[in-house]
Amino acid sequence: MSVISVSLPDGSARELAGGSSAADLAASIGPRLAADAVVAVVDGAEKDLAAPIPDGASVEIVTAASDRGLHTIRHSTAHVLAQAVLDLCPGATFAIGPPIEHGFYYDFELPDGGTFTDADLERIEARMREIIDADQPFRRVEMVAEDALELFAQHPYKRAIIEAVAMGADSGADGDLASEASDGGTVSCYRNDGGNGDADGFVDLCLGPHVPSTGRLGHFALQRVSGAYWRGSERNPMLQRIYGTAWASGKDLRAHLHRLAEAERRDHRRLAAELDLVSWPAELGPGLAVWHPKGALVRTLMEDYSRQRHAGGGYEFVFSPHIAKGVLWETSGHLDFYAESMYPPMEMDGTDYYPKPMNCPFHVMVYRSSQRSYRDLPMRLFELGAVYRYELSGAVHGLLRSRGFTQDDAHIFCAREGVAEELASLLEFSLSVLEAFGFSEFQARLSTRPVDKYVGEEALWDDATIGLRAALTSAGLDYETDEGGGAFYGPKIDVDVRDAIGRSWQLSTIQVDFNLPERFGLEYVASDSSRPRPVMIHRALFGSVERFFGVLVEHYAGAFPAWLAPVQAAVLPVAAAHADYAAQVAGTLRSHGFRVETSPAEEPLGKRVRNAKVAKVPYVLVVGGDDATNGTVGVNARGGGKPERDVPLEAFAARLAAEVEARA
RNA sequence: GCCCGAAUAGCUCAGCCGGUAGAGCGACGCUCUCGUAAAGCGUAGGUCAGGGGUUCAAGUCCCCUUUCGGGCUCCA
Repeated sequence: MSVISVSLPDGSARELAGGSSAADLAASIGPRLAADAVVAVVDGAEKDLAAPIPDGASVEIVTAASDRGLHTIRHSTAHVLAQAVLDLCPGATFAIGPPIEHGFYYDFELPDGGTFTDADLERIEARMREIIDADQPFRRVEMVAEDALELFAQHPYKRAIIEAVAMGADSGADGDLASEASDGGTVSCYRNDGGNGDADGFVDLCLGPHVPSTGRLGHFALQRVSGAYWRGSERNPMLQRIYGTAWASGKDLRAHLHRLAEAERRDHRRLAAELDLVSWPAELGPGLAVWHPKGALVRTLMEDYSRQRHAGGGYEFVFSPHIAKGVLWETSGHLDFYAESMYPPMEMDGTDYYPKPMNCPFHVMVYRSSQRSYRDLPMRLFELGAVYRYELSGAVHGLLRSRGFTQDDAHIFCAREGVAEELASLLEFSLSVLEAFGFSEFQARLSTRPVDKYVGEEALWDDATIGLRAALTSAGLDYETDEGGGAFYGPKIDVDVRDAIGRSWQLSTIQVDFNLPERFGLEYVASDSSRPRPVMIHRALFGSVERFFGVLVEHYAGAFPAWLAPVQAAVLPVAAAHADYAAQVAGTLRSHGFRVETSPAEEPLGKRVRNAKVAKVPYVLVVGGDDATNGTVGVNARGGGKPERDVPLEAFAARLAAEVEARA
């Protein structure tokens, strides 16, 4: 019998009988690994465990707990979902079902435009569990395209995929589908059935790989059903998509479901109502909010801090109106490429006026209002500028995506030679502002020149892109590069922050622009009296004040740090007799500049403590007879710990002042 | 915009196979005057999102509108 030799990731080699599979290899290493294995990577390509290993291959056994293993588990669970739906819904057909972050989905089309209900999800999930309990093996079958077309005769979406695959990778619009096809017009399928060789068992078109059998699955939950267009285009039929989540263990599944519940608990829309911050009256229309006193107070503190930092960062403040004549937006080009997202014009005195979707053209007007010298550069113009964008009605989402919002927007006009240095200091400035709001983990994305449609010389793009890379490196930021992902007018950096429960939010953006200076004919007088064009940098740190506020609410779960809390301390007299002393304490703290509320002793103390806790006030101060005599307070700090008694009032004030100062 | 779902008191929700509206919290009033996360009793609150239809009868069934939620970027 022949023997093959394989090498493992740790560099060691192992000998196996000829024709051995990765499953055999795993078993030879240990029973634990064999049980945990879901798929293998053979010479860099993912393969089924059952596939024979060629002699001399390097093999990595992938377990359920790894990212690749989870990916496979989710992919295989999607197949079981499709199998269950096709079992239960006669006449149903299926499209695609990939693994996604945290889970998977599968798109279906039901006969006569049918749809799924929540009750259907329960039936489907129950059927999936039967299939998993039956431990059906996944078996790979390869066939030529013609046979596959016949096999999927009843499934037009599968046939469309096969045709795309069979036509090859460079056949235009569907090339992306074909890119993963096997060579020579063959396609692969996976068949799983009761293990009794039943020819009617479930078959799906799939590149694979899959887990060895359905018994490896089971830690999943179906989540929701929604509509999704075939191939993502609204010109195509709307399919029924079922989403699920799947994990390597029941423990992981439960942890994920717990995270979802936690995210719901932190939902800024719920907290905005509970904490009386913001509301969305139906009378205003979708995506338009009003700010209540407490929300407005927090927002004002955010804006004040932003202004303070910008003033210290060499920015000059400007203001601009909310509407402008069409000619401005023609010159800027927005009416050509952005009109879909703009509110429609209003006509006055025979002229069209548009609500502004962006602030940049106004800042350009400020720049252009007089002749500029190289000595004026870089010129940094800052504005908290409200803009209006016509977001799709189905896309608006609380404060995170709205139709009217305020950008912390600045435009920096810069000599070409100064761009790199400006970008480096700008990125550092941005991160330092975000850090003040309690974020410490960042992930950046650099988007470079699109291949065909772009403005400006290549050398200009190259310089700016090198500058952006250097800025990322000197800031020590982790980043990925989106090649060709830049806007037509310049390269950019986007910065995501990670919040308290690990979700990431895209906030800051830094965009280099070669287009607007050209369109508006901007120039400056250089030291040699020539008239070069400045480069423009658009940048926003919060992105949108409203959105950033929403993210902060979720990040802190409504429990704002003391410097941002709308009420920093609640003073509660133990009984009515202590009301005068409570008022005196509140007055003293207010004179220190703190935001303080008192509540009269009309309700039991426990009730009033609870109310202050529910409102997430950082400090509850209980004052009674002893305190009135000694000039002290009882301090009950947010976030647990026993209440402290007999704290001198001035000691507490100093402590709160230090906390506010540190923005802790 | 498109698909699915939802809309009942200020808030959270119940209301069965169509028979004429309920609870808890909150608010208000009275009692209680209290040392750290919900005192007791009572009172008021609803054109069941809006409009149309079916029916002897509609919160409930059907249609339209509005608003809200989830999804529509992840490519066998």
